[in-house]
Amino acid sequence: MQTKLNIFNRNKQLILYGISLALLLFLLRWLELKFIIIDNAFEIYAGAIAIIFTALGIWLALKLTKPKVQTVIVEKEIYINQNNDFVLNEDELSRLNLSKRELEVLQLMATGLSNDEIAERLFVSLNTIKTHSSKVFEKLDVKRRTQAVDKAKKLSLIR
Amino acid sequence: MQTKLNIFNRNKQLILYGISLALLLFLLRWLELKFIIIDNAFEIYAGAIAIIFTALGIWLALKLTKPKVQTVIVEKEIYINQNNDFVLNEDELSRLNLSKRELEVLQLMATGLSNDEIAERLFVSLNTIKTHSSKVFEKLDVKRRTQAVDKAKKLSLIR
DNA sequence: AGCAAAATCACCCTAAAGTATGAGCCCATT
DNA sequence: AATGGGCTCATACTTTAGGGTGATTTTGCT
Repeated sequence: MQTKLNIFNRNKQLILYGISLALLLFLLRWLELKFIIIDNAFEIYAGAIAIIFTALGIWLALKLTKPKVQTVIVEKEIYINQNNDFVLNEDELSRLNLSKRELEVLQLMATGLSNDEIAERLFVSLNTIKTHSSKVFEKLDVKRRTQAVDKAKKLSLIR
Repeated sequence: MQTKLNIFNRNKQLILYGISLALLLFLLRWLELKFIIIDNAFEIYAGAIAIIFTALGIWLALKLTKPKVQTVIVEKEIYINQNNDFVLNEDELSRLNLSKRELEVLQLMATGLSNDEIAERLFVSLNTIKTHSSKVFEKLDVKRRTQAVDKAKKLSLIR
């Protein structure tokens, strides 16, 4: 039904371009007939045509080029019933590139331990835990431990 | 140091375009001189030039313009464990004597919000939230917000 | 109306958390 | 032998959390 119209619309620029080309040629011919145009001014003609149609080409290209597609990934939360059976989301884990130690710290964080307590528990210094937790926050793209815990639980990184 | 080279590189296409235009004109002139080209074949010239330079224009535009970007949003599914069958432990709640507001603060805490953010969310001052959270910690018998969240979840005070 | 609990807020102070940066050590891979 | 990642630790600094205290205002209840 609308096929013809579509074809016209799609090739609108192309058709207009053809028409303009024809018109321009007629115009030139008419000018040639009406006024005295010196023969050796041919280069001027050619140059003018070249410039005009270069511009046309540029315009055409800009109009007709399809934009490149840039994919933006948006996280969509899907809720699942999963009560007792905790399964570690290994895909997510490897995607986030969390190290063993970082995950360990995250787990202890989730139980409500302070950095000091975690440090004691793991027999390392407080500064070490701070470094780990900072990296965890970075990787999880969060700002606080509470956020980290919340997100990690939602992602099934910890139970 | 590399400024000159840069200028050349940047305008490479432009320069090449100019050169090609000049060459083409020379070529046409040469053809005109060498062979018998009928006068009224002017339109053919013009057409040829038009086509060639349209192509050149298109090519130029494609080369020089930054690619248009079109953002396409792709949803990525993230699986979240959630107990649909969450039942608030009212016994525990009344036993602990948590007020409405305190529970509210606790819930927001669990989502990883800072006191400041909670204050904004509830349209009250930071100090108020501090007071509330302190009372929550007291009543839950914990020392930190992370502990409070953990305990509250275990007690089914929050989901 | 009067009372108690709840909610609000302030100020001051300390503790803990978090950021930034740099560095050393160990281990596996190239 | 070199490279890189993971783990460790330090120092210095900023921000946020939390404790203590007191005060005012709302609100629900008798």
